[in-house]
Amino acid sequence: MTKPPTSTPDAGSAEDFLRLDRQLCFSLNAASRAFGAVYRNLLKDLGLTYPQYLVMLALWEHGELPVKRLGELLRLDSGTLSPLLKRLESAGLVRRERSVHDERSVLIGLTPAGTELRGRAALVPRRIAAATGFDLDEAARLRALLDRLTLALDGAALDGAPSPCD
Amino acid sequence: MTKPPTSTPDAGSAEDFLRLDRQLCFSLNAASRAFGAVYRNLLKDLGLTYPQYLVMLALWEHGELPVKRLGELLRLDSGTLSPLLKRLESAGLVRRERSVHDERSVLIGLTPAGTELRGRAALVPRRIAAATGFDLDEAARLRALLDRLTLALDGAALDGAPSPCD
DNA sequence: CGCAATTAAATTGTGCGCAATCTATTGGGG
DNA sequence: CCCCAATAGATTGCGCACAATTTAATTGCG
Repeated sequence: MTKPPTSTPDAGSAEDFLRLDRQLCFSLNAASRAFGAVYRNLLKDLGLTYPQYLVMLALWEHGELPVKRLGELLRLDSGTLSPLLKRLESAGLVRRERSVHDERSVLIGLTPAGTELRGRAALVPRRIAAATGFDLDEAARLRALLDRLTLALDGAALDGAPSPCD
Repeated sequence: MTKPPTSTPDAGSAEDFLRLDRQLCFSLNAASRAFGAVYRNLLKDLGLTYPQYLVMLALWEHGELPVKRLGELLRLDSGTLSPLLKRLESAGLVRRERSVHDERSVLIGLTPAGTELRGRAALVPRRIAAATGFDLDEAARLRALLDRLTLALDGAALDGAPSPCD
């Protein structure tokens, strides 16, 4: 009744696909936000948000990094990073200085307080792992699926409209 | 070599866990945002954002709904829904009216334009499915994993700090 | 060298997500 | 009947994500 029968043979389950509980992206978003809530709880003692925590992770792992590289690692652009880094700077955790070799580039480094914070953050991953209820294997498999999905979606996002098959 | 087997039972892979590329949440966020980009492309013709599209899906499926119920279906609170619905209203897609039986409640209904939009949205799920590169089985399995994860995380979010095992 | 194209960040504007607060209606108990 | 707790939405404030624009430094090409 609500579905005028399109003649295309594979159009059958349009109704089905439109159902919220059938949609991958919805489950993905829900999981992402549930994760956010758990991280928010764990990170509020450190005074960090989750994206800020990611920046700190990158700096703890790699040391001083230009904003550009940080953006590549975290998939974030300057529109997101600039104000975020400014907040981390005014929290006393990072230092921002123009690169000597390329004055366009801004290098982000850790302050002593930022370096020290690593110790207090050491417990976070374990608690997160516990909260997921997944063992390492399951988590790895899920990550692999998600990374494959991201790759496919990134590829699909490049072509705006061109769908030769329609 | 990145993971020396330390003898302490819980200190072992702290380094490992802190690595960005080991973190489930990071992959999850990346996938979620990659999805967002694809939806943005597909939905811009309809003049919808992804959350707005979710609201429309819910309305197409269930008809008129109170804001409260909409929030339960989409896991969104009034702080998010109120302005979003106002934008949908000013776009002429939904109607907002106080419930007769309970004047606290606001019922969201479709306008003719909102109802009509369903036809133009019918192609979206199929294109999304194509963009993921997943077949129905894989997508269902991934959804199941994600839903289980969300459930576990929701449970963990309830207890703020109490971790008796640490 | 000098000037155009490129690149790195920052800025602006919009919308989502969430916490905290506020307002108005409802319903229950003294 | 009146007051108070509970409930539904709306509002405010902050931070993130992203598009589009701007500024400044660098590179490259004639």
